[in-house]
Amino acid sequence: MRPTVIDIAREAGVSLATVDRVLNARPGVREKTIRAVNEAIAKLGYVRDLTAANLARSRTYRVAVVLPDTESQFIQSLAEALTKAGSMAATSRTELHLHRFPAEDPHALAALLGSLPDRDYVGVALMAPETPVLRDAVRGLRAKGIPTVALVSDLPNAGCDHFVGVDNRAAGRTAGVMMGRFLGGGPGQVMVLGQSLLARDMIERRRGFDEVLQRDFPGIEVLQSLETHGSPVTLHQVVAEMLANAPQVRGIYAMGGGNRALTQVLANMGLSGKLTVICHELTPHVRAALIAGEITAVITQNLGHLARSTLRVLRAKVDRLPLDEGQEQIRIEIVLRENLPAQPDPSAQAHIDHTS
Amino acid sequence: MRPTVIDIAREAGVSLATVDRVLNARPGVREKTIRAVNEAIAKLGYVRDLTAANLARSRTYRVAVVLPDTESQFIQSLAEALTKAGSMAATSRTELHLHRFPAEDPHALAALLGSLPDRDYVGVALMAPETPVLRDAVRGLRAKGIPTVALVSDLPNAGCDHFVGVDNRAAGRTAGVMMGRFLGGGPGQVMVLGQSLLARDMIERRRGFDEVLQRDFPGIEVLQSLETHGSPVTLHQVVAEMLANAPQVRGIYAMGGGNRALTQVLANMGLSGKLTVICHELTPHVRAALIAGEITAVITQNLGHLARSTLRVLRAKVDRLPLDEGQEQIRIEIVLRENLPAQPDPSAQAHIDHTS
DNA sequence: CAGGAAATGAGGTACGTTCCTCAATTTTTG
DNA sequence: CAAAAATTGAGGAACGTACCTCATTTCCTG
Repeated sequence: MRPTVIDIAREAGVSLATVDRVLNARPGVREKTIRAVNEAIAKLGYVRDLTAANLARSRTYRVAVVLPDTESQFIQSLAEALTKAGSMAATSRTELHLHRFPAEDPHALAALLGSLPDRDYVGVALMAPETPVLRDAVRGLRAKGIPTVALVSDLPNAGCDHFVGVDNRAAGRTAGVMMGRFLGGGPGQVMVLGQSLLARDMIERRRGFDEVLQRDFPGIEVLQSLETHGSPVTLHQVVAEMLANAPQVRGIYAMGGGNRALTQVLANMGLSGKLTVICHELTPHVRAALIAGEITAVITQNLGHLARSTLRVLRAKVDRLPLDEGQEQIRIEIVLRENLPAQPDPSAQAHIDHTS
Repeated sequence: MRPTVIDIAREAGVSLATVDRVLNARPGVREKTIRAVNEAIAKLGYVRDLTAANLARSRTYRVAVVLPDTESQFIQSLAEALTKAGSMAATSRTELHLHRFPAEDPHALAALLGSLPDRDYVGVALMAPETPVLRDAVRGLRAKGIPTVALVSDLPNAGCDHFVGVDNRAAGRTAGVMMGRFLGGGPGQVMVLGQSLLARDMIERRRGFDEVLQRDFPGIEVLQSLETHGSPVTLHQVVAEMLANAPQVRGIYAMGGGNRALTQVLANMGLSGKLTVICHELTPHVRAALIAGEITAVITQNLGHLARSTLRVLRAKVDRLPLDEGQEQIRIEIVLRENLPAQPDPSAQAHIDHTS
């Protein structure tokens, strides 16, 4: 049996009320007494039963997740993963609310963030490009004691409590080795595509990618990045043009977005499956393209894990508990057709048995 | 506010006691009343507060994990991951106890399993090769209402409640594509090494590996598997011999175990980093070898995740709750130096000795 | 329709906390 | 040293559930 507050009170020679005062940092206890109680806690190895505590408090972890209103498949998959994690977490007194902001409007975002404290949120997760206004807004949240974590895209200078996501430079390096090795070290050229929404992430990926290819695969020439600005039309144009002019292209690295348009151009040009195509994020379309052999490899992060980690981290921060770093580390996953995780059947109804 | 039993009682027009009888499947309630209560539950969307229920029951999930007493780094890492997961789960009323059995003695294993019900375990996780005695023992556990899950190595005919681990055939296929692509499709020969402890897993991996190479990489010749019987000496011998006789060998697929001995032979022969070496399981030694460039790629499963999943699944089975399939799916991870996850726990770093 | 059985209700205690009030004690201060 | 202030104790209600007992009501059976 784990020790309870009663055991501590007895061990420390104080009353239950005093133990409670110490445990919950309530005022009006002498230094000496506090020490005595803490010693008893240490000696007995007491750990507060969080579930009982939360029951007594009738606490709920009301968490806001703030995403850009971009319509990309990635954002949509992410939103779905979060919603699902939120509903599963309802049993652990967690409430997740999704908020969207206009992607190009940092001030609207700041206003949204500013309004959150008044809505009783106890934690905020945020995916957004870093701007000065945003930094201030995050500082504001944290000043009010609301833990704030960056999601997917890091905010290194905003002073967040945590970053839930991957190191994009390492992700780029990973794409780099995969490309280099899959091309047998060369010779050949590689096209790099990217849009600019989350600019810093793209830059990081590109840096990692180049780093590895330059160092380890000198036989491969990496062409200049092509900006697609999220437009399928632009993508069609630039890719078709470049492929026509550079017959040496053996690989394409799609750093972010536009995967649907890309597979389509390739299909149009009769190149499906003939090039080594590496992209990011295992969206439904990418999954299908991987199975069809139109995409060779995907560098991705597990969105379900990402979503659950977000909630766990925020709860831990709210409770000022330490994280399990190993568990919260988001991995850079390499997915080929052969290790593609089975799509868990969405029609599998969660039958909940009340009768046990 | 989530509805409580009180709300259900009111809605169904019955007393609290009756609601309780229905919820906990106690006898002495008319069919009609049961239906009324269940309708109220459905209507209000009631979900029992498991934390409050467990508090009231003072339930603890007492779980036994049964592993072979093999001294391999993999088993040891697994045991550590489980122990850690167990201690972290103490806050969720979960107690994990590790039991080892003599690897070659199925009867000792069966005896051990037979003794578990009397020790108040509510769930069992088991890693063992499948034998008829084992199947009976598992049936015995399940007949006593103790959920039993297979760990790492599946027991397809034992009727377990769940399998926590990866599809080894798919893992072999993954190793296969990686090897095939990394060798640029050939020409060349590939050596395959394996010991036989968990024979079926090795066979599955080998099948998957061959499948892919035969189908997609006809230019690569896969040599016959070399059995090392877990002996470093044997491994040294056979590998040295084969490498001497087959100068075309460009890749080595180590299906399981002996990674330490392997990297050492390669170092002795001056071949470190010159071959494409793919192995399984990211043990401390493999991690170091990956960083040093002695191993090219690792096909692995996240042991921390595996351990946590085991506990979650067993708890869910005990409570007859549905699983979150997506969360419990163990992924086949491909790890290169570039996407190697940072070692989060420095105190868990094992001493790596190349000279032994 | 009486008698017995079955079903239901009423109410309590417990789980390990939080949070509150009020009284009793100790310490500090003027 | 007395009064004021600070500290500590004692106790209770609540959170949502489980599980128990005993009384009451309803149902079935002969």
